[in-house]
Amino acid sequence: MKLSTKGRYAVTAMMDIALHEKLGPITLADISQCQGISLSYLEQLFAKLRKQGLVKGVRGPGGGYRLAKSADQISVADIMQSVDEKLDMTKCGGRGNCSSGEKCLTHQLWFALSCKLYKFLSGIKLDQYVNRPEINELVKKQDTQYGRFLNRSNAVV
Amino acid sequence: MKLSTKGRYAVTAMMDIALHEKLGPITLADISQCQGISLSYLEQLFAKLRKQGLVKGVRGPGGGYRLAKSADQISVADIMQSVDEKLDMTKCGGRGNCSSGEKCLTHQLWFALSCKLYKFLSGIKLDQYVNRPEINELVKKQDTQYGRFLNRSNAVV
DNA sequence: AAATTCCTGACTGAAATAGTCAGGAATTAT
DNA sequence: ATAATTCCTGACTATTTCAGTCAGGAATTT
Repeated sequence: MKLSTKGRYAVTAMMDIALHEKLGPITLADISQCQGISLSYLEQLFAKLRKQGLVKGVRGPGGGYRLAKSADQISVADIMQSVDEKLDMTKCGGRGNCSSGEKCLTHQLWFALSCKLYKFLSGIKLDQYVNRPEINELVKKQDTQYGRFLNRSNAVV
Repeated sequence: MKLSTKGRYAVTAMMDIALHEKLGPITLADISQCQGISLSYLEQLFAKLRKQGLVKGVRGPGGGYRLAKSADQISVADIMQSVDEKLDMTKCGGRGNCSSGEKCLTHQLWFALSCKLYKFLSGIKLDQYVNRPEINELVKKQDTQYGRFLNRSNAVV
């Protein structure tokens, strides 16, 4: 597998959107500032998320990104796979020809691990975090800290 | 986290040693040829495994590497951590200060995942594979294919 | 003494990660 | 209409990691 910061960035950004969805589209500039991720890098990641049908872009002032499906239908595994974090850890991609046509010594090990990981990550949907009180407190803090959504009718601050 | 081929190489090599331990020290040249890993790269990996006290090197003709502990005391997690595959996936290293002193939005997610992964990988010890019939068949095939251990008193072929 | 094997360190190429930059396209607000 | 905002695209750069190479030295056995 490849679990780098890339996948974490993507998941964090998606969670940020899910947590603010009721406020309308969220701009990448906003996420960039608030989560400390480079704007251009976010744009690259969101190009992939868009292609996978996880988000929809809305252009123009007041635009931004919103989820393309409801938050209970987007799993962490979906997000990570969209940005190229392959969850399969076997050398052969599950084909079982890793060592000159045969399964290699550790094939079963990685195969089992991949399955467990996938099961775990695909079981976690975005909506599981939206309504947790401790998460919401964190979000509020971040929002006020960065003066987020001040120009909106339903501003937080 | 970072689960690349590096960790897989290390685990595969260690498993190779564990499976042949009764034959005495196993040379890296042997593992290199049989598992298709560059010799020099193996030497780098084994330098780390040695430092972590997982293997012992034996110099001179007839030398090689052997396990420093018994196979039931070496877990896959031990091996992967030795070669720098950090299993912790949180941004902050578990400290909880990932987002300007606070836990970031996804802290709990990565923390939970890291725990699951660690639990899974540290539960798998090398000896679990030594006596599996399907593994032993594979090992035999590999050994004959590469003419391994032909010059030993207890040769396989 | 010679052969074998570990052991060390420095170096290199390729890929992935992360970020930068410049500019265009769609939309909204003035 | 014009300006502002935001997505969107592609090319480019820097850094790090992965993986491998190379050269040579140290310990041990034959």
